[in-house]
Amino acid sequence: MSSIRVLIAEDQAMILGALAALLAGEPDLTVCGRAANGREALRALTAERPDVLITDIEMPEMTGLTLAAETRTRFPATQVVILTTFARPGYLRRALEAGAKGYLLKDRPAAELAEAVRRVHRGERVIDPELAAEAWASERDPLTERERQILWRAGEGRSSAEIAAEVHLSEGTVRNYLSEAISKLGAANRIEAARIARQKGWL
Amino acid sequence: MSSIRVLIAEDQAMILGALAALLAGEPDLTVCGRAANGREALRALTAERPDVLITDIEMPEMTGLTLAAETRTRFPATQVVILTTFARPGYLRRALEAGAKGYLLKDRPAAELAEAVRRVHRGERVIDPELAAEAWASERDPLTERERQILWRAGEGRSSAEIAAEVHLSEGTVRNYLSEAISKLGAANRIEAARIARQKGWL
DNA sequence: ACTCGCCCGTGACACTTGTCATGCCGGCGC
DNA sequence: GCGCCGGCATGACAAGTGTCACGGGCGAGT
Repeated sequence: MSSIRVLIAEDQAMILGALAALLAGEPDLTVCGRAANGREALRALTAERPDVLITDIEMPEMTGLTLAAETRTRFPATQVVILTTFARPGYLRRALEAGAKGYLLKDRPAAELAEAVRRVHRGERVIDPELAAEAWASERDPLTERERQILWRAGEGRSSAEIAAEVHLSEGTVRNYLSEAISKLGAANRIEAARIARQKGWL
Repeated sequence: MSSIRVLIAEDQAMILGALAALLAGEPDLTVCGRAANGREALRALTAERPDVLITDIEMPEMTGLTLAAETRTRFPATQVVILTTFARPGYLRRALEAGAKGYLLKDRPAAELAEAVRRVHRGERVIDPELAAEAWASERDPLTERERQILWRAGEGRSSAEIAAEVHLSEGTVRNYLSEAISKLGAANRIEAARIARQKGWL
């Protein structure tokens, strides 16, 4: 009986090593590669053709979400498990749309990781239970592309005038979009709006 | 020859388990306890009296920095290593003031963790080299306690009037403090000021 | 005793921000 | 073709924000 071959992508080297050590303790799993970002992961996928890819979301070079989408089209035999800190419905939705089969939070017990790998390898889906419930109850991203673009800049501390110059719009229009975003999100001002959008994974 | 006894405090269960697995691979180290927050860590310290405590900074109940300070006074035989994501000079400074002997970033290679544990156990100091250099060049926290308190709330999206009510000050005074903080940090507005302060580890 | 720093407050002013009404254009569905 | 929606824009007003000048009190250090 051959073991399940796993590739891990995670930008924090120490966590990457620790996760590898964790899975090394499982007799039916083999860590066949490690990657520090999305680009490295693609190279390793080509070379190793692993059964399962475990990836973080927020990484430099290429996020785990785009990596998941790439993997589905170019390496359909490899199942993807997202492993992240963020319990954001927006992230979960995007992960599933990108073809990920698993979505696991870093605050779950360590034993669940190996179990999740086995289950997606058997063709099952593994979604963090709490998050799954919340995602169903939670509304989807109400922001337009423009609103997102402008709200993001506002969240960085830029003024309406600065944003207007950056995106080639009039200052009044920028304030319009912000006003729209604020009311859609039920916030009191641009700061709170940015905070809410970030927290839901819409920014 | 007896092995070094290590206690790990980290709020993300999976990372906690993975770090334990990582250190379990070292023959001269023994993981004698695990804690999901500062309070649990104190209980484990009392029960186990480990040689070395590895702790994250941002944890619920009690941060790693206050945990480090408590450890120095109540369990002086235990050396503390801070293990965190954040390369913030302010955090490093506070960690050293709290008596920590090591400050390691989660993006260092996994092998450095065990090595750091051995070195602090021998009485050496272990500071992330890049961060040490940066910390020396970087100025220290210019904010007063009041300014920090108010700037933090402003960063959450609260208005001056709301903050005034929360901290029992007049609205004008709140705007005064914010104005002070903004100018100290060289920011253009409260949002940017909060961002800068957060990034430097002053909030 | 005196100064200095932090704390607390006021009032006034200029500027930024949030809202609303209103309008124009282009694409999409029916 | 018509309505609707998203994007783009303007002007005007109210509310919120940032700055400045000024005042008072308290505790620590010289």
